[in-house]
Amino acid sequence: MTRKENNGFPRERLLDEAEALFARKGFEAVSVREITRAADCNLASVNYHFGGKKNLYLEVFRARWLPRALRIQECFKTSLASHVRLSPAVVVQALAEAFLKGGLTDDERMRHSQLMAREMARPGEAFDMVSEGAMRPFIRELVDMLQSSMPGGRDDESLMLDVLSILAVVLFFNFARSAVARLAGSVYDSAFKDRLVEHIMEFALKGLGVGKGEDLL
Amino acid sequence: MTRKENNGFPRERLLDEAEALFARKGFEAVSVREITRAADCNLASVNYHFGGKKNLYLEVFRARWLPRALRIQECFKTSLASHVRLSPAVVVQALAEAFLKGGLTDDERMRHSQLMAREMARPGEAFDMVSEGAMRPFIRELVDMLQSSMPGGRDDESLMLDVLSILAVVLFFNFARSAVARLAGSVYDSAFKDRLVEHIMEFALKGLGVGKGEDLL
DNA sequence: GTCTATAGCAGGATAGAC
DNA sequence: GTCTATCCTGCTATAGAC
Repeated sequence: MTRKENNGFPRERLLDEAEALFARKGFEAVSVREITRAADCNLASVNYHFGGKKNLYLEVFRARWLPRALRIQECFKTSLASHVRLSPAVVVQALAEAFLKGGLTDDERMRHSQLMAREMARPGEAFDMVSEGAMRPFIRELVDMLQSSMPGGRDDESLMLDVLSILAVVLFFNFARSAVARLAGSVYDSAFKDRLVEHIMEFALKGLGVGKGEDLL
Repeated sequence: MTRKENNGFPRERLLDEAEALFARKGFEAVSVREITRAADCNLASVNYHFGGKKNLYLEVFRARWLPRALRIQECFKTSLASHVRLSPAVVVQALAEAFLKGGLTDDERMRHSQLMAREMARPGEAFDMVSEGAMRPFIRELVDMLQSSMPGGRDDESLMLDVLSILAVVLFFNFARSAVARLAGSVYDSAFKDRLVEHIMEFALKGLGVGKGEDLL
C-alpha cells in the first residue's frame, strides 16, 4: 500500500496510518513495522513519539477517535438547533443523519465504527475513553431529549435500549460494510449508501414507535 | 485459565478451546501455544490434526460455527411449525427467540455472535461459509416468509434491510455484551437478558411496522 | 529528531523419537 | 497419535551514532 504523501508531521502521519490499520485489522494484527512503513517513518519513531505500540493505540483514540465522536455530536446538535420544538422524529432524524452523513468522509465513518466496534466487542483501556468521553454522555442526552418529547412518557431504561439498538444498526451498516454489500448483492456505492440512510431512519423511527412524517419541520 | 477437564478427543478439545479463544480475542491475538495449553495438548497437535493455525480457524467455522447456525435455524422453524398462519409477528417472534434464547447456552450464543461479527467486520476465507452456508439462505427464507405474510406487500430489498437491521441488533447485544452492561449500568445477568429479549422483540416488530400483539397465536 | 543495528523474545511450523 | 526439541522468522523495544 503505497501512501498518498501525507504532508503532516511524522507524529501526525503515524497517528493517521495507525488509525487506519488498527481499524481495518485490529491491534494484534498490525505490526509497528507496518505502521512506520505506511507512515514513511523509521521503525524507532513509534517508540520515540509514543513510547510503544500500545500507547500509540491509546493515543489514536485520544487524538483521533474522540475528536471525531465530538464532531458527530456537534453535527447532531446543529441539526437540532434549527427546530423550535424537539419532537422524537426530529431527534431521530438528526441522530441518523449525524451518524450516517454528517461531517465525516465515508472512510472516516467506517474507521470510526470499526474502532468503536472493536472496543465494544472487547473493552480494553481505550474503552473508558469511548464510554465516558463520548458514548455515555451522548446516550444520556439522547434519552433525556426523547423522554421529554415523547407523548406517552416512557421509563429511561426502555428508552436507552432503544437508543442502543439504533446505534447498533448504524454501527453495523458501517463496520460490516463489505459483508452487507455481499449479502445484499449490491456494491456499497453512493446510491446504496443513500438507500441505507433512508432505511435506517425509517426503521429507527418506527422502532421507537413514532410515525415517520409526523412533525419533521 | 485452568480448564474444566474436557473429555473429548484431542481434536475435539482443540476445536472447542480454539473457538472460545478466537471468539474472545480474534485470530491474530491467539497463539497456537495458548490453544494447545488450554486444550491440554502438545504444541505439535494443531499441525498434526489441522495442518496449521489458519486451517484450525477455518475448521472451527466448519465444524462448530456452521452446525450451531443450523441449530438456530431449526429452532426457528420449530417455533413456526406450531402456527397455522405465518403472520409477520409470528415470524419475528420466532426469529428473536431463536437468536436470543433458542437451544444454545449463553456462552455459545456469545461465541457465535463474536465469531460472526469478526468475519463480517473483515470478511476472510471463513466468510464464504458464514455467508453461503447459513446467512444468505436464511435471510432469503425470512424475506420470502415476510413478503408473503405482509399485508401491504413490500419490495424484497426493503425487507432484506429490515432483516439485516434486526440481525444487527441481535448481534450487537450478544457480541458487545460487556460494553452494553457497562453503558446500561447493569450487570448482564439472567434478568437483564430477559429484559433484552423483550426489548428486541418489541423494537424489531415496531421497526417492521407491525403491531406487537396482533396475532401471535 | 532521525536513523541503523541489534538485543531479546514469541510466534508458527517441523523433524524425529517414542 | 503424541511428545520434545528445535528452526527460523518476525515481533517490540532499545542503544547509540549522526
